[in-house]
Amino acid sequence: MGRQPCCDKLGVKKGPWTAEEDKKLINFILNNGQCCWRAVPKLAGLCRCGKSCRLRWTNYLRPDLKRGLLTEAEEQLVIDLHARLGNRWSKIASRLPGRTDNEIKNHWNTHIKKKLLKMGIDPVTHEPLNKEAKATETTSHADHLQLQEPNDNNIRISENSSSSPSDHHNFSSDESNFLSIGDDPLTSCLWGVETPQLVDPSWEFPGLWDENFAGLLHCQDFGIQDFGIDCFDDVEAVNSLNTLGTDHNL
DNA sequence: AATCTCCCCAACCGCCTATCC
DNA sequence: AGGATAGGCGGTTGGGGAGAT
Repeated sequence: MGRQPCCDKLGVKKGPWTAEEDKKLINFILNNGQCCWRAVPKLAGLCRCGKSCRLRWTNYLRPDLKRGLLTEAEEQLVIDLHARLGNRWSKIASRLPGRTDNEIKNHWNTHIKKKLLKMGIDPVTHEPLNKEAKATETTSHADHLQLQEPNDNNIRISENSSSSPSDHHNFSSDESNFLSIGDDPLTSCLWGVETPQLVDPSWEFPGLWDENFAGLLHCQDFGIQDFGIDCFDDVEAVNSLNTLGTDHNL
């Protein structure tokens, strides 16, 4: 049988999005909100797969996105979170307002990995490279981690945790348990003692969307007039924005 | 100026999970 | 309970730009 493809492969456009397509997608979501991505292309008049629309929206068009390179503080937070969560980019991204998992993943692979290697730190285990080499002679990294006392200030690893720190699928879903700074030697080194407050309070919804939508118009390569909609003074449009905003406020 | 190489990042692919019926 | 479907996630790729030769 096999699974039905997420979209009709015939006639589905791939590759970079054009400004025109962006316009259509933004226009549609502003008017209808995010629902049923599978139906979005048809309803929005796009020859795209629903998945592609979702990705384009979440990774590029969302008005609450920050643009540009990660700041030093954001980068260090990513390193810390990666040490605790592994390659769970979406979880990491959820801790960095305005950043997407894709963006963080890309930044990790292109910048942070190299940076850590340069510092002599294994980007996978977050252990010093020479120490890591020694450690593999005697015991696995998992064993090493499991030797740590379960402590409320430490990362929580279950007894049957997987062998790689990048594969910590046994974390409690309650992530409030893991985010603590200072006990991990690497992050202590990177962060110092204090944990910077990165979460911009202004990012909190609601009310954010309408403010940031103006930002979208500046950030993107097109202006409000390009959307062909003058809905931003429109009460209904503002309501739709707020609806969207609450969708993001998980 | 032309060509080559490397790097970055947007986008795709395939798998997994959640939800619905 | 289990199959079908949609959404979400992480790994990977390829086009394009920047810098080197």
